[in-house]
Amino acid sequence: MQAAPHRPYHHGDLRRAIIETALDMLRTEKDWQFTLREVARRAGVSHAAPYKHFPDKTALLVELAMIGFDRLREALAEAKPEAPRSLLEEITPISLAYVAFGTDNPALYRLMFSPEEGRAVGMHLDQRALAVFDVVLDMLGRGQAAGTIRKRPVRGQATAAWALIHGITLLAIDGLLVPEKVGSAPLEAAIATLVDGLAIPQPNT
Amino acid sequence: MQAAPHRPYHHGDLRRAIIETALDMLRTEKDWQFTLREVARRAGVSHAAPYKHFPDKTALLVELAMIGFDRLREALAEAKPEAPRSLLEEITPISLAYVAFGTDNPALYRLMFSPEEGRAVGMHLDQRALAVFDVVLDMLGRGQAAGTIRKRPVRGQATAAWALIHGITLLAIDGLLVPEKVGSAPLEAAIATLVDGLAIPQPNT
DNA sequence: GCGCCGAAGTTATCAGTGTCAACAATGTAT
DNA sequence: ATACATTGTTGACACTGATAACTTCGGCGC
Repeated sequence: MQAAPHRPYHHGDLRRAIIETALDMLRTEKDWQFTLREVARRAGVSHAAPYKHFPDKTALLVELAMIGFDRLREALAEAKPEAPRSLLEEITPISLAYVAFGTDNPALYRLMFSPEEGRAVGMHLDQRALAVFDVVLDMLGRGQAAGTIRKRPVRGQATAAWALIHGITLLAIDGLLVPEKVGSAPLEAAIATLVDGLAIPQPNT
Repeated sequence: MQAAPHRPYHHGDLRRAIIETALDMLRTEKDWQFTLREVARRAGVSHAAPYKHFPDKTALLVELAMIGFDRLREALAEAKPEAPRSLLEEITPISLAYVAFGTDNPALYRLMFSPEEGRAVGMHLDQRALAVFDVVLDMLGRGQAAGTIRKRPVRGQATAAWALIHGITLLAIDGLLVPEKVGSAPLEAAIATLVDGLAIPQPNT
């Protein structure tokens, strides 16, 4: 039996292969404790090879988190309705897309908000991370201009929206939204409460 | 120079000493990656001693998380105003106490919501963890009875409150509430939006 | 008071990790 | 063809979680 085909000594695009392998493992290996050596093994190289492309493990984690922000922003852009007739019709698909992204990619989502060293390099002030927040900011700004949203500092309103959606995403990822505790449709209930808090109240509603 | 006084071979209360040492390190060592060996060293015993009191590292982490829930519930009970005149007056001190607990104990707070193996033993359905959620549930239930809160499924409303406060606590812990992004008083703004979403709207407010 | 057994300590070992140094195999530029 | 840089490799180190075997008592029964 012939030996398996072997990759030449120089991989050619190992940096991208490491990143893609890591993303794949984050998505598919449930409850995996991320290790650089395991990623290197899965990519078919030695344990020290990644150190030629990333200064250390944290640098790779930060890069993965950035890609997560990019993908989340794309998911939100795709979910945005074209002609919503109300704030509820506009915010609901975006919120559901956000939570779906988190629950479809729990390890990546946690990573986006947890690498401690990432804060040292100001990761969350990076444009790619801010872009997600800007989707919410833009929507609420336009709502205020249209007179459908309460006249309040829009950044405060965007923070409320972000905190609630971020919070419920994490609760969902952690399996905490059990029905005997939160009822049968916690996500919809939370979004409805958010919208009630943001929108100018209508009579008899 | 005399040798330092040495602890007798049998510690006498090592389980409690391990727990207290771990809690102390979680609070004081910024960005420390929790290790059982380091806790044992700090407690003055060998690296294998904790295994006589905890089956494994996760069991200790779960115990620490439970204590965190106990302390959070006590902090919320202490913050509860005695005669609030509005929902805002009632929910604000409790919310601020919740966020203060999280930002004063960031590593412990993260632990309370992240030990993956803890989910396997149903940690979050434990009475001690549920008690925190019950504080919110009870307050909203009484608000509905008093006619100050919108008539909605109360568990959904409690979930919205919990998600928002949990979310903003984590954003604060992670240092994401930077003013150029969220404005100058994001916490107050988020609580105000939450209250607007929960309370029955008053005319001309 | 003594002996025995179990609890709770210890030391040593194993398999894994992140990271670094030294070396090896090319790829590229001249 | 040669030299140098890039990008691989192997090996080592210090650390981790966990286990096994051994040691030191504490408690209990007689």
